[in-house]
Amino acid sequence: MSDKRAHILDSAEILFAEKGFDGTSVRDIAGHANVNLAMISYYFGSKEKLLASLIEHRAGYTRGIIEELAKDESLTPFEKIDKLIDLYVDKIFNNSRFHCIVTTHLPTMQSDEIKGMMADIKFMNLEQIKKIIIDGQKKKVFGKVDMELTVASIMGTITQVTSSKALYYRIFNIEKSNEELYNKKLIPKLKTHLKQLLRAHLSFNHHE
Amino acid sequence: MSDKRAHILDSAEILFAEKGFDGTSVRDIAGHANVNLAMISYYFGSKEKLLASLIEHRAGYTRGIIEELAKDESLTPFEKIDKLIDLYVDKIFNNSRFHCIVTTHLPTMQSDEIKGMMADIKFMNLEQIKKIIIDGQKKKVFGKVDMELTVASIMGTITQVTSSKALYYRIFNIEKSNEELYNKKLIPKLKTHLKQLLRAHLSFNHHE
DNA sequence: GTTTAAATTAAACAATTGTTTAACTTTGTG
DNA sequence: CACAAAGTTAAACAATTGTTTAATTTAAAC
Repeated sequence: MSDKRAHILDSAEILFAEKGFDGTSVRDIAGHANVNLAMISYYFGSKEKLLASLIEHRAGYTRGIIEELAKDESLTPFEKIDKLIDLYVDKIFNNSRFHCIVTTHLPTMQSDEIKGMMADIKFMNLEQIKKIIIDGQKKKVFGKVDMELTVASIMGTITQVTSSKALYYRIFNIEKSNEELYNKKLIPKLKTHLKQLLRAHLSFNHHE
Repeated sequence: MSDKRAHILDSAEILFAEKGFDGTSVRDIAGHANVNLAMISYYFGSKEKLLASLIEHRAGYTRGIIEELAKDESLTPFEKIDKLIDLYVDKIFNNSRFHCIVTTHLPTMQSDEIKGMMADIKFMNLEQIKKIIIDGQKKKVFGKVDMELTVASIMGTITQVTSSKALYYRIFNIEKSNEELYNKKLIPKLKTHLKQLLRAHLSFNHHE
């Protein structure tokens, strides 16, 4: 991929995450990427196609990792859940800008193409996690739970935390600029909480 | 409140929920409310102040109900949690448009005033639920959990479900237009799931 | 009924938007 | 070098935006 093209995508990601799709003008992106305004139409066709390109560029990023995890026979179901949580949390915090776009900005988009891409990402996530849960149930390790809503709780918890950054800065008493400390404190807490939550929830016969 | 003022607020709520703040023009709102364009500036001052008025108008709507619940001495901690979940889920599905604005459109706003109002709403929710959990812990009914993240799981699950409407229509095999059926199927499922999830998570000594 | 304030209107305003154009460099190829 | 394609540019385009103005109508008070 051309240097300039990649540069535009990077700038778009930064600005979309920060100010949203509508809140970011093509001129903003061009300015941030230090390219001429017309180059964006030239490379991507339109602002919306630029966003679609960005999604496509990023979405395939970690695809496959979870597939492997689901197949892995050397792990117990609970170990798989723990590893899944580690993977998801790390993935999301490592791609926090893109995750911010997906969770807070894409849902507001009107475009059917974008909506379709979103639905696909969510559906894929859902199916992967479902496989792990079903496997645990077959092995009589997990009890009966609502699969879809269990996945919603996992994803929802992470999304809730990442989209309420300001709130958690306040709760943990961290200065706004100190993102490193924030992550260092929050990530282990979040992982522990999710593992504990799911361990209790998925345990076979946990409600006597 | 003047008829016209209320009418504008209603229209704004509908359109903001559907198309977002940036996606809705002042002319759209005026057209939908059947009032002259200038009336919006006349009544509210600006588009952004209109949004602030809407938030203020709606936010106080159910405030107080949860306060009462927290104080109620006749309920066991788990009964309180169950009732809290019923309250929240019902409240959110009954005000789905406003909830949609709060969860998917407000987080994208740049305005500091709006951000402040959002943070206040979240903080209030957090504090109310915390009270109930702490009470249950004092009575040795609930175990030790991360309070903030437990709340994040409750709110996050609900938000995840409501913001992925299209996905759940697909999962439950419901025609897109049949919202009544969708609610009738989803709401009980969601309530049951959350109660089960929290019962397992909060139980004292659930991890042996 | 006259006067004063509130309500309402159509029109204009200035700014910004995404996109296109047409001219120009640059680059690579024969 | 010559020539064609790709890359790059400043400028213009048409459309839409939120807000304001100045004029007019309605309502209320005296």
